[in-house]
Amino acid sequence: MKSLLANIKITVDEKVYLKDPESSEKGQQIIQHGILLIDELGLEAFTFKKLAERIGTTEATIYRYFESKHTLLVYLISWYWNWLEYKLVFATSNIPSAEERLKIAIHILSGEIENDLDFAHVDEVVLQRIVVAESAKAYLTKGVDADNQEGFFLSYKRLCRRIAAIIREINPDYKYPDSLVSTVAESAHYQIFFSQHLPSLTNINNGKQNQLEEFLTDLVFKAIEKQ
Amino acid sequence: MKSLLANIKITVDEKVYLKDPESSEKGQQIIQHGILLIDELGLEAFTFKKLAERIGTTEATIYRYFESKHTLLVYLISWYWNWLEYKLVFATSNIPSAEERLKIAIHILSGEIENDLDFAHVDEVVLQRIVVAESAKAYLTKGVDADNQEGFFLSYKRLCRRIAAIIREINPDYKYPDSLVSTVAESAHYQIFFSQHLPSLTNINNGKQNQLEEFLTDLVFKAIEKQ
DNA sequence: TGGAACACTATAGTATTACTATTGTTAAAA
DNA sequence: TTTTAACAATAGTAATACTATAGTGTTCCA
Repeated sequence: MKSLLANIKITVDEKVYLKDPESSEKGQQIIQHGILLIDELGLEAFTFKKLAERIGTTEATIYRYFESKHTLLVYLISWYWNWLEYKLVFATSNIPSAEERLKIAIHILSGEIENDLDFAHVDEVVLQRIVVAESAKAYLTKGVDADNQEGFFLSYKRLCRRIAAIIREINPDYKYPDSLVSTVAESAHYQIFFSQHLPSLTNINNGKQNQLEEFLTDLVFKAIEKQ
Repeated sequence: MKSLLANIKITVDEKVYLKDPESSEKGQQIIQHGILLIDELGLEAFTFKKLAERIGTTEATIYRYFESKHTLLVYLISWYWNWLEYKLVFATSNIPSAEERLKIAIHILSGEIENDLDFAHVDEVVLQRIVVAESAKAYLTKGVDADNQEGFFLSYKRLCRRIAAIIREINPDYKYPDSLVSTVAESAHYQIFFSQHLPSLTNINNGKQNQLEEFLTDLVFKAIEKQ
């Protein structure tokens, strides 16, 4: 995506961090190398200590930005969803056909992504790998309800609501628009994961995002078709 | 489900454990209370030490059955999938209509479950909660490929393959039977989870498994319908 | 009947993790 | 100029995920 707006910034809800990582260079390093290191090591083996070493600082500094590695994860995932929403709004503005807008939404959810030059310290391709492999862990915890009350999942919910609204526009009688959207969003992740690691669970070939898009588009449009 | 076969036993592949927990009372206690404790604490807070305390033994004993808490998780999930497969095979035998068999499969995946009296030390209702909340963590790790080579996910793959075969029977031209089945299986889990914790992401009401079944059945049959 | 073999208990120890706390330095804001 | 803030440096804690080893009691079978 070409740089469309020079001064746009993806923001994440205040509650997710202790100090805004966008507000300083150290903070931006935490985000940038946090993404790379989680991708390298996986969330389990990733620690603030290792991240601190890599960016030449100490754990204490990182803890002033994020309460825990869990909230760092939540931050990164929220950033990702906000970024997708920004791409969606941009790509669907001035498009009158709801069907067309839904197709674009599914295209974006299927995850064909180039690095976005607008956000220099975020490697979106790597971030997407993290979202695919780790995002479920952000909510599959005993703390979900508390986290949800804090608003940790608002970005995801907002994006889903927006896409569900398009479905309601196309067919107001379809009974499960929200379930369908969350199914597509999650399915996109693990179909990518399965294609890479457990290929017998999918018919999508590794790297062929267009097959995934076709599978999901077909699924959605058949589901919501008026009888 | 009434006890149909007195001596049936759900077995899990040897590679998953060091010593078969079915082979001794301690082993069965590990399974029984392992399930209850993971459900209570969540996988993150669950430790072998806590489990050992609860069943009046020590960590060392548990380590003789399972290499790590990760393999215990894999064991429990494999057991669950094997149990579902057993229920599926039973419920679909002698039913000639592939459509009917597929409906039964979706019903079973949707997770309406009563405790199965055949397996006394396993509380299937609680085990299902674990599968819903924790099963993704069994494969979303840096060790997936190694685990997969060890055969840790064979139970899941076998069940999916079996259901995909029914789809192929109904419509051999449908291009994504495996993806559709894994999507339905995974979707069933987090739609239940969302209905309990993030209800705005779903239209299924907490506890209403029949809505989930309707959503998934509708989705699948429309997807595979011949044009 | 004796003696391995085995299942389990008891205890100890290790490296690492996920933090918290404290003190000191530097550089910019009031 | 004083204050404040951001960060560095160091230390410390309770818990985790193991590993190791020695000892006890029961069973098997020669």
